[in-house]
Amino acid sequence: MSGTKIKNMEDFAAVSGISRPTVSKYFNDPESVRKSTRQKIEAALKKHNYRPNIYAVNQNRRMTKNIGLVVPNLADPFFAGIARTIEGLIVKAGYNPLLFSSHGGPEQEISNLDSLRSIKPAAVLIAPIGRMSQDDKVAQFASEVPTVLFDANLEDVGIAFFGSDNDQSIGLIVDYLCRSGEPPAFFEMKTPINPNAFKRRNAYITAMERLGHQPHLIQISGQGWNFEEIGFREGGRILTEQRLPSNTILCSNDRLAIGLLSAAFENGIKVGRDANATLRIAGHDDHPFSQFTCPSLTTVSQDYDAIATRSVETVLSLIDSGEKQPKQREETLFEGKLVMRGSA
Amino acid sequence: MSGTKIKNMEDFAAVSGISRPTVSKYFNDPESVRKSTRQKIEAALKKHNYRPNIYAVNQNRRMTKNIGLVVPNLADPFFAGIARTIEGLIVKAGYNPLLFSSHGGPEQEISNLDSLRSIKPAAVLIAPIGRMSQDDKVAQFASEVPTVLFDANLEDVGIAFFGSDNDQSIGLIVDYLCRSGEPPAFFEMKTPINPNAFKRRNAYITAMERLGHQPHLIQISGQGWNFEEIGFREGGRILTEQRLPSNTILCSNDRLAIGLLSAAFENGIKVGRDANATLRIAGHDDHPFSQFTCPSLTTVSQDYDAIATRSVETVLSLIDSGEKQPKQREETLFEGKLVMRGSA
DNA sequence: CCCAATAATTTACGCGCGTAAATTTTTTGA
DNA sequence: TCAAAAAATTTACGCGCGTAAATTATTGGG
Repeated sequence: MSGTKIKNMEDFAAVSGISRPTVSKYFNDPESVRKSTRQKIEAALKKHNYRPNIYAVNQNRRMTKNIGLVVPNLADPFFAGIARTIEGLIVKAGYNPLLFSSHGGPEQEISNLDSLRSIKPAAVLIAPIGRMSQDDKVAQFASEVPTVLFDANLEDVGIAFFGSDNDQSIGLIVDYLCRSGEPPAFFEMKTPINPNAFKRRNAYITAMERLGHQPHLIQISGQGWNFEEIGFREGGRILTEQRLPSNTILCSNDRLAIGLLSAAFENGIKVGRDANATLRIAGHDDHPFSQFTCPSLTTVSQDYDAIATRSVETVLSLIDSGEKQPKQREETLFEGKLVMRGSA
Repeated sequence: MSGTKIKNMEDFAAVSGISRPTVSKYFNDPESVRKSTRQKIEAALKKHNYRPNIYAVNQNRRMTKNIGLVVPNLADPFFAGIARTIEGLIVKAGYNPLLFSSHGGPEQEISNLDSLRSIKPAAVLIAPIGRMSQDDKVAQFASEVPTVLFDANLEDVGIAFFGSDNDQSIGLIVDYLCRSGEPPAFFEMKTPINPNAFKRRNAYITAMERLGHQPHLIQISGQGWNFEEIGFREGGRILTEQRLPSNTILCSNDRLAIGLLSAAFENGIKVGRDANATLRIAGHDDHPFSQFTCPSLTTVSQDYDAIATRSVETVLSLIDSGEKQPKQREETLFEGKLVMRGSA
């Protein structure tokens, strides 16, 4: 910080002894100017710590360096985790991530898209809320801004979708559960928010039939995103009613399983795979807290590193290509891995 | 969407039959124009869905409508929750919240402040990371931009601090635990990240001495933000070593308690307050997951609604006042409430 | 050493809007 | 009805930067 105040690029160009257009070029890409020029600018940068006004920059650039990221609910550690991974990848690529959470509400999701629109991002990554989502508005948005979907798919929306292969992952854990004990019943919400829930339900039925077992759906009521609460409340009910079709329960996701485990504990039901346990519970997702439940939760992990990486790569390559839409929409599902713990 | 394309405010003013400066005035404050004018503009707005370019707006306004929000770690549902509450309040006040997570890293925290600087926010709310924080840089930032601290205090930094009264809340639960059973030992990390941890340690010692009991600190090693993991690993160790100074353990925070509960379960130790239990465990914070642990966790809730509300109010009133600094720095601590559950 | 290639400079315009001053129109109240 | 107050309009400038075209300076290779 020297004496003279640097108010804008003009001033900064003056003190660095370089013309303003060249300085502008430098900030767009430091490698695009001659080494001696770069050094002069960087020397001045150390003395005056000037930074271009991002509002002026973004107003004039053909395209901003912003990439939007919308997740259904940041209060869910699963999405918090994947958001963090994606943010890191975006930063590493020299872009500026803008994070939005829809807090479980479709209105908020649309409102987030409106915010994003006004930010004029180079691209957007969205994990749509799902069933409640106003799909047409999301589709409309995706037709205006290069958009990649992840976690939950909307047919033909966006330039690509990356998610988990529910058929494979559910098949995996159904196989395991059948192999190691009674075939599981499927514990899920009657009217799930997330479209993956429907896929998992069907995957469960298919897997059971493939193995020659009768599928049993335990469909509980409940609204909103408090899955643990719902799993606890409704789980407690079905456990005390004593009419379980099986001593093994596969939950549609880990958060329901966490609630159910808690309900089992409250009711004095021993869960696990050892001899004195009377119930086995398994989940799906490998939620960050699943390893600390009592007992720890057997589940299937989603490859969200792959989902994050491929989503960002896809978006970046599209930006680089300069095109608005790729030749073809890509849809890639990643496989889950069995995570064997104490509960089943 | 009529035929003519609206590219800017000029175009929009034309189709709405109002002059551009008046339209500009409308967008700054719809109430500041005559009713008939407002109706004309809003009619045009419905047909053409124009929105001012935020980059141009922010470049020209004396002050942006942005309010920054920096939390230590969004992967922690506690911070995710308070962030959501604060975001809501900011939106309701007509400002635009920008959310940043430091992901537990002080470098990221500083980098977030740099991002915020370039966004030129009207004000910023920060929950500093704490011990590892580069306090001088945070202080420097707070001297440039109106800043309110919450959750963790840094002496004399920012215009105000809102947090929890650890003396009161720890006193509350120590009282309860002593009243209902053996006086607790205090389970904490040897080198905590969060400054609140130090306050809670001291509050514990004070409370124990006040009641005429000998304080016992169980200080475990471990780095980073995986508190559950650390609590589980180190908790397992102390539980198997069988040298607990008390059958009651008060944890510095719920996340450690969740790990410890899990370790107790793994080791077949019954936790709770009923006759056949051999260990009592309590936490602090009322973490979203604490009601689903086995048994559910007795803890102290922080009044984070109050923290969020007062933080935002303070920031808004400073903005309205037009001043950069208030007469005096405010420091308000809110009381916690005992949340009695199964574990103690 | 000179010429071609490369890079920097000069000059100029435009982005979309906030905002101020002077002027004209509309509203208000007695 | 009429003057004063309030609101809208016209005109004009500036914000800080990207970017393009024409020009000048620098570099590197033979």
